[in-house]
Amino acid sequence: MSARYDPASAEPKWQSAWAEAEVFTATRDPSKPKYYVLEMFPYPSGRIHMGHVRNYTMGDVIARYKSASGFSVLHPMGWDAFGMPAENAAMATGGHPKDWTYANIDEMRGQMKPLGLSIDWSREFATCDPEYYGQQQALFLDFLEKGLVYRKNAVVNWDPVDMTVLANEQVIDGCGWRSGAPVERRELTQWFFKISDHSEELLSALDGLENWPEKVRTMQANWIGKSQGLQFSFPLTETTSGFDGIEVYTTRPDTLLGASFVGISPDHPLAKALEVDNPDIAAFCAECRQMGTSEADLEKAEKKGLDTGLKARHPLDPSWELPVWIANFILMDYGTGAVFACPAHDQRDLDFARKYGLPVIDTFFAQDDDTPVSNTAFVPPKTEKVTWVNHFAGLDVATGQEAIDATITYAETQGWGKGIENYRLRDWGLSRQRYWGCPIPVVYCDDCGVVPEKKENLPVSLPYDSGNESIDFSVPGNPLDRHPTWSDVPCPSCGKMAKRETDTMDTFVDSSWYYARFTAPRATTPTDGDEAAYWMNVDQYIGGIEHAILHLLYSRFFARAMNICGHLPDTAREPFDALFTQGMVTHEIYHTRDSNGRPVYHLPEDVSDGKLADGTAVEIIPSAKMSKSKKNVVDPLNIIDAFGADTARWFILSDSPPERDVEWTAAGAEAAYKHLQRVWRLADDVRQRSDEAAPAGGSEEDRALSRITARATVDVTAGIEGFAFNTSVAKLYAFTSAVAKSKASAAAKAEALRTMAQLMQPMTPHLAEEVWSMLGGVDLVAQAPWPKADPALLVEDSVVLPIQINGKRRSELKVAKDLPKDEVEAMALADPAVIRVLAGAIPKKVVVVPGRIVNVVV
RNA sequence: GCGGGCGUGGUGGAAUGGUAGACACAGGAGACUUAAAAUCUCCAGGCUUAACAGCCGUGCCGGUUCGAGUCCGGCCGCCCGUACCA
Repeated sequence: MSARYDPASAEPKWQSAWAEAEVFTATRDPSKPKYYVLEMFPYPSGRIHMGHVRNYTMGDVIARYKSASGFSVLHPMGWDAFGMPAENAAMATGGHPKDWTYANIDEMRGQMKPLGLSIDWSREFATCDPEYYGQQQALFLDFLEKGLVYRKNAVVNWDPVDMTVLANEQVIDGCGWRSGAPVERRELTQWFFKISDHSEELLSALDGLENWPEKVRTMQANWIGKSQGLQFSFPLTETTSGFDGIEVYTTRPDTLLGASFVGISPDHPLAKALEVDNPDIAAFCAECRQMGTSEADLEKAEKKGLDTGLKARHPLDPSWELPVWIANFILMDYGTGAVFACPAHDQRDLDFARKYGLPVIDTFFAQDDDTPVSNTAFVPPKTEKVTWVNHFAGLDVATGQEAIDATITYAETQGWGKGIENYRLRDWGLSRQRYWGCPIPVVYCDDCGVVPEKKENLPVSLPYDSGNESIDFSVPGNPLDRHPTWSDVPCPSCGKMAKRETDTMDTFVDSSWYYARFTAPRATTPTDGDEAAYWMNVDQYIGGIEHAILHLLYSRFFARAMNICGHLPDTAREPFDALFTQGMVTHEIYHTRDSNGRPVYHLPEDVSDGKLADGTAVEIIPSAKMSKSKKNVVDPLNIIDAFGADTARWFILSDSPPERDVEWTAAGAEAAYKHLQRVWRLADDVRQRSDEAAPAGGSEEDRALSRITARATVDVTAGIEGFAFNTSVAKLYAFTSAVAKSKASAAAKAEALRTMAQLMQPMTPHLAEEVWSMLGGVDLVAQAPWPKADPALLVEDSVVLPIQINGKRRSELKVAKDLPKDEVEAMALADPAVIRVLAGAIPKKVVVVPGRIVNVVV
């Protein structure tokens, strides 16, 4: 019986060896360059899933590779531990969010450690640790002092039955998820970070983020949404509720002569004033407010409007009166909350105008077409010239941009409008009416007003943390509001009894600075100057594309704000030097049907050959993101139990490029396991032959294997450097086959396999240690330097050139690598296949790209 | 709705603008074995052909180029985000 590699015994053995040698403890070493690799930390849901395995394996490949390449590596792990699910679990099961969260963390840490990740666990923290959120409160107070935080009114989703604020996620088809009641929009006074003050900086600094994916930079730039436009007022024909005009902002002032009506948001102050006395307007606004706050819902909802009866004068012609409408698609958050509508040149305005019978006025036509607009708006191109019907600034034929610029200049000269820069980015509302979050450290005093808590009183602990009596999760709403004593505190300023803020912070705040905290996780200030200066920035950040905008933008803002307050050096205003966004892990979905024809889902482990254990055939839906509800999940622990962590790691890195989705298949996992066994068998075989004498000076076979090893080293390294781990894996497959086929001596094969162990170490660290130790490697392969290929072994002296005729491959030519172009051309034209295909035709030209291709053009 | 991305054999995918399908999975044939498992070898995009070879082929339509999976424009489909899910 042949021996086999046994991951179940080998993996814990090597994990202990790493722990004993403290290989992964990050230490400040001034003699080495540093490298900080960070994966987006997990929410402690209770179980790790394959997405986590993928994320942390990728980070681990980088961390181990950089460590072998001579860097002092920081690779920490923590927990994004505040948030709604803990409160929901408490409501559902009667436990406490804190107990639930920490139990989950223990569970997940226990599931992660068997993966053999090169993490410095001594730096671990959870954002719900009072030591962490207390420092976050200190940051908040510093931000407050620097004017980076303020209070204002903002709308939330309100469940009128449960009497509670709902997250967008908790609004299903416009109704509360528990009560089923239609939600309403309600205004509350809330805390905001002044991120909009930094719009320009957050935008322009994107240019410097060269190692971020282009798509993420584009998305952030569009989100910030800088625009150039005209702000001006439509005077009302008569002053109404104190309003004598309606201020609008437009990016297309060139279409002003196509104005057909003035539209205001249902949340516009004028609309609110009008609804007091007008039941129709009140009813319409109420209907508009019977809806969640999510932008996607608002924009996708049917467009509705109501004529207020008010009239506004066109700024270019006081005798031209436009109706004033309230329309549900106008957002109060953007611009001034009011627009002028130009149906001829904006599709949404056109649909609205057709629905309500409002006029459609063309102000220009495409140059080669003067057809009036019917049901498709002619959207003005900014760069192409168009023919104007009648442009007030005297334009006849001009591009949209020229017309916009001329219009703004004209308006400014005439004194009725002003060209301004506008940003779509809104300030970041951080108040949450929930228990399981970081308390906002302010007190409301009847005499002193809003008073910041004193830093020496931090952390402002949640009741459960501070030993206060328990709180009540049996009913919806914020338990901190209902707590009998927690909010009763002396005013930090005058000492009189006052009320503590009961809102907690958005969990995005927690994740906006954890990367900085990892550099000094036990410091008694948010960061430590020396540690931050050494370890920041994060050299490589890795996470899902779903965080492309909010988390990453908030983190960028926070790094700036922390810099302003002296918590981060100037060099760390952009916290992430390089970003990589990974794809999801997917799996086929299996289901049968119940008596009503509705799908009943089944776990992959319960399905084999398309059948359940009882023989029932399942329907198969193509691969989709793993989700508990569809049961298309594979528990990483089951894979580790069956095959070991290296198999899970190897498979998850194989096949799919890291930025794309990877489909988990049982067959693929088995194949990965087989390959690792094969590598081990090769090493075992060589070990048994280790006393064979090596030929003096090496045989030709030995030299060939050296060249193969050098080529593999270069290719695998390139794959890791280029975040193309799947190609590194493919090269390692080929390398393995080459070693297996090679007739080289045992000594030469041992040499090749030791290099293979080094190359595999970032991906399959346990097997790599096993092979390394079997073949006489010194110490741990985790501590061995990255292999270097001898350039002399990489030189190829001849090359195969494909010969194309008119771009179609017809033959090929093996030539010396540096053969002159004209000789290559002559050989190509003398090629029998070329002569046959040409059939006497005279080539017009011959393109020779040295070392690549020959193309004969006829 | 808006912003961004992706689309290549039966499947996952490879390919500095230069031989499309490397490397794998599933499949087929064979070796070894009493047998199975394990392992090893070979075949394999589609169509035509006895073979040589030829034609077609990277979601669809068009363009740039000696040459396009790759670049540009327009569509279709799917995915991510859309500010209180994390």
